[in-house]
Amino acid sequence: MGILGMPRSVGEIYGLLYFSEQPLSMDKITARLEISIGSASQGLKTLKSLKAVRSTYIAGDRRDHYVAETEFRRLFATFIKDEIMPHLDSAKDRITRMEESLTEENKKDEFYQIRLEKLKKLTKTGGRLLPVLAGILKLQ
Amino acid sequence: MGILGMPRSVGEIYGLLYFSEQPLSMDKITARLEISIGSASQGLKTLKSLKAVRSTYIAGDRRDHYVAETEFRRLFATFIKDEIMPHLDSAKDRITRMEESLTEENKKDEFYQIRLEKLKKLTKTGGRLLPVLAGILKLQ
DNA sequence: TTGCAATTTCATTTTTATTTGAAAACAATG
DNA sequence: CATTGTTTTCAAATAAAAATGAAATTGCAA
Repeated sequence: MGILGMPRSVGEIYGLLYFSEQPLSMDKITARLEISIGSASQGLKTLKSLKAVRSTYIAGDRRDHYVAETEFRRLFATFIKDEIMPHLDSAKDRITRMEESLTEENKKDEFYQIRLEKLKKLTKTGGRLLPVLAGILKLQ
Repeated sequence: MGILGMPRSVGEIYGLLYFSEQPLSMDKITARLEISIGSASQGLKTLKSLKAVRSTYIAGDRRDHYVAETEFRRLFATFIKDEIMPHLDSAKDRITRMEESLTEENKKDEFYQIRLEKLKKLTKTGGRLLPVLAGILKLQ
């Protein structure tokens, strides 16, 4: 989780669920990890949005019970799609705005053109490479 | 830099150098970005270790002058090698230690074996995939 | 070598991110 | 449909990360 820039508690919740044979209710999670219900709720929200965790229904129990999604590959794929691709898109916007704001002086200077070109190439490569990577990860 | 988990100031220094036609001394950098010399020194240290920046000598000037390395691909490759691969290695160690600490009870239970197996597979895939990725980035 | 400008280091301060806890919202059940 | 157990939200507290500034170190040039 550290690599993905997530708080420690999120990693701990996932780790606990990953190695739990039974689905766990929130109070089991807070008790075992000694964290507040607020943290647990937030952490589970994050994990649900990453599709790293899902909740199951257990008959005769009013509480939600959580289970870890064990296909990491899918998890990383979701992460690339939801967290990295948007960055790339906003980078493209920013590059466009930079080009627009070049003064006449700058435009004459090849240097800025070359540097901007390099940036554009990077976003293009990223836009091609990341979905491929996400695809490789998704397939088994 | 955000994606790489680096502080904003590091990104700002790199950005400034990336779009600077001349090598810049540290006082130029601190003046332009309005940051302390401490921050600039630390940020440059980080960037140098990532091979994102190098210093040049300018005759008759005692100060170091810094230039951005513009091959992002190489930069990402260095990042994968220096920042991500070590994580993978320590993950492998931790998995080994988990296996060793399984009780006899746990060992009988297929569940833990399967989960550990999945983790091992992940580190294996990561260990194969990341160098390939770094390689693709490094070329051109 | 010495003196001094340049740089690094690091304890302290500031800023940002995370966690807490309690109130509000929600939802299942009698 | 009211009660009550559960979950969410969010302001305040706490913890973690980054920036500062000054002292220590470095290394060039006289």
